[in-house]
Amino acid sequence: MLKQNRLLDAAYNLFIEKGITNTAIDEIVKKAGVAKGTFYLYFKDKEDILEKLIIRKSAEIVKKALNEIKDRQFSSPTDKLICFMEYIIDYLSKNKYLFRFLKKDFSWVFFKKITENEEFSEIKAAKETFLSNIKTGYSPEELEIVIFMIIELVSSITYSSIVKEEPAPIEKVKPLLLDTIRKILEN
Amino acid sequence: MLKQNRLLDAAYNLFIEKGITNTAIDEIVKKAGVAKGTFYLYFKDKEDILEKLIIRKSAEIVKKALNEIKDRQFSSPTDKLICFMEYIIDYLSKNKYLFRFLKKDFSWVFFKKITENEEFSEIKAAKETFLSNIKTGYSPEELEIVIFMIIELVSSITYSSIVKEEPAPIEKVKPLLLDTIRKILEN
Amino acid sequence: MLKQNRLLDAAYNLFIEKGITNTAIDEIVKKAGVAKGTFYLYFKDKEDILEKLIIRKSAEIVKKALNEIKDRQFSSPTDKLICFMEYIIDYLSKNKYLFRFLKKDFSWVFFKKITENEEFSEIKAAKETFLSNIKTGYSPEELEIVIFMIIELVSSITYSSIVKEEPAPIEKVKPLLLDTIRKILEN
Amino acid sequence: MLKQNRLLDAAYNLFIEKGITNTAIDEIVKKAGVAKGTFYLYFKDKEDILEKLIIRKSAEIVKKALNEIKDRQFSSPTDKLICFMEYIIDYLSKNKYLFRFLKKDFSWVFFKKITENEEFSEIKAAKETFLSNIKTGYSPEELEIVIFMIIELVSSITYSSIVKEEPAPIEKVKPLLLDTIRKILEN
DNA sequence: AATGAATGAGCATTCATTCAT
DNA sequence: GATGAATGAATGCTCATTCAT
Repeated sequence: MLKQNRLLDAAYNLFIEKGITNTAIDEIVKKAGVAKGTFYLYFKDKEDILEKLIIRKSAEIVKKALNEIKDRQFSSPTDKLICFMEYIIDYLSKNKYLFRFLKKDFSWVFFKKITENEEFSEIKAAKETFLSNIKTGYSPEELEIVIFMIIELVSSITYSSIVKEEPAPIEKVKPLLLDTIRKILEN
Repeated sequence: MLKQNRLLDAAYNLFIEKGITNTAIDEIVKKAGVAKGTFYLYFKDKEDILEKLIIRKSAEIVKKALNEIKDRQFSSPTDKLICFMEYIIDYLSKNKYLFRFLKKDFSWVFFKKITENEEFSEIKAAKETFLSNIKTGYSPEELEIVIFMIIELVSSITYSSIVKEEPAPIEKVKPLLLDTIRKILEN
Repeated sequence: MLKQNRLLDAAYNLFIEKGITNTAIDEIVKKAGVAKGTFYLYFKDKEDILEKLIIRKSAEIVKKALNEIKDRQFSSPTDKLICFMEYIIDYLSKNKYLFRFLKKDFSWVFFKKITENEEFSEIKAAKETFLSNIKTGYSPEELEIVIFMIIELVSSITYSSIVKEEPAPIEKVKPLLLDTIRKILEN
Repeated sequence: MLKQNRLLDAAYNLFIEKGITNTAIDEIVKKAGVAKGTFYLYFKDKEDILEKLIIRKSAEIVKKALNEIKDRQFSSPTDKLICFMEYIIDYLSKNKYLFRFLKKDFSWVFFKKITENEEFSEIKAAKETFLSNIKTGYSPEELEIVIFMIIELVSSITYSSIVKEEPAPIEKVKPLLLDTIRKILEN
């Protein structure tokens, strides 16, 4: 499984460096120092390694953010969620190339994949704790949708803000974004 | 320019039908009934025709939505914007394949491209009227960002809701989405 | 040698099912439930297992046909040969996929290989009894050639008749074929 | 269409020289002096060029044989057919490598393909003249089958005789073969 | 302006075979 | 005897792009 990891690392660096489409499997295996056949031993094709990489990297970020808020005290679950989101925004700001790679896929869809994956059960547990503690006017079903909306919003705005500097640099956008999250959750 | 339009139409139908990556320029020219060289007379490459197509289709939708709200009376600019957004959501719900093609690119980024393009000056004018009439607590600069956020939010949520049915079908998501827009703008 | 048999059976089923070229050794070992290296313990390559399989299956058919005519009385050795041939034609008609696999290789060439193989000495004996009993105008040397011609003719015609239905279905071809054999041998 | 012919010639020479499986399309285009894409402009794959080559070469031989017997007088249509067959046997004896390439496919199946192909209408006409002139005890339907049998027999026996020298060299086999044809046709 | 035959770099994918365990 | 991870040469095929007509 050492070789599989070498392949994942090599693919990640190349995807970041020169884009996914411009990276040939030939280059991945060369960089990983394994034979071409070995790639196909562990991955179906480029799509496959890409998805595994996205899940892995997304999970890494989420874990870091969870770790950050774990031992701190918050006056409300909303504050906790906002802090969690802020950590992720800051992290992605500092890792522009990682974010460019994750694109808007770092969103609920992958959050969902992560929480469905047994490998990342701790994230699932954290999510459920969040949902059960937050007190809003929303029904549980509505709350799921609202949380989805928040994650998509953060992911989407942060992406264009960081990667394309649209509509403004992230420093200008972040306060408005966090303020918007608060508005959505409170009352 | 007849041939250019034949190419755009052919490309659109093929992109919708079998995806962008799976459509070869060979097929586009065959469907358009023109020679291969003719393609390169009008477009730089596949990216180029794709962008022109996205701008064209996005503008079409925006024009329809503007037309819809033109002659109606609204109690507030916020209501007007929400009605405008609702029209777009409904239109995209009915044109799932068009939306799948536009992906999340039907967003501010392209809205911006449209407003910058002389060809679509009426859209630009409409946007400016909107911005100057809406009364919120935001500064003009902040308002631009907030409108950006709303468009990204609508575009992003509607996309996953319609195309992937995540987090729920569009009927369930729409009321919450419109409600969220109101929350963001009011107060 | 259990594993060798498991490999032969697996290969046979796959060859029948999806053709020889389309069957990878990978699939054979997977179906046989043995390791890849084990294949090379018993067979040189795909060609090798194929040849062994053809000899094995061809011999099986010949044995069955010999068994069929063993205890029956015939008015002449020609009648006996014709009955032998008819049994084989009927058997192959019922086992179209087997025949498609054996192709035209179920012919003298392999009949020869079988008779040369110590493992199948009873077939060799039967062949020699045939040759010494049949009374025709041919010299022994000519008779060998004529018998070769008959086997090739039967194998070749039956093949296209059963597998491709050319020039006609086997029911129409068979009487003419047996009649032709009689013509060749008599006088 | 010059390039298409260059490809056909190159493929033929390589197929003869080193076998079909051992010839890469890369080599064919290199030998033909055209680009790789050009191959796929004219042929679907290796199978496709192979089939076209077999039909072309088979037709060539048949045409030569027809030409040979065209202006000669024969005491009976049977003699004419035997002479026709003998010409083909002799031709293939002299062109062992061509025959190895055509394998047993130089048979009725391809004779049929040729006669169905508009390009080779003269061959079709010749075949029909043959069939209508020959007088045997067979019904027209039976005669078709019998002619098929003869062609398969000649093709099959000549192949192993020439290519594998089984059951004997062609000089020994030929008289018996022609004699057999006569037996089949005469009463 | 329009054509379409020709290009060939580029790439994914397969698979028989080996060998250390 | 048995294994199966690792190999990497071999190869088929695509497709955007050009350019002489």
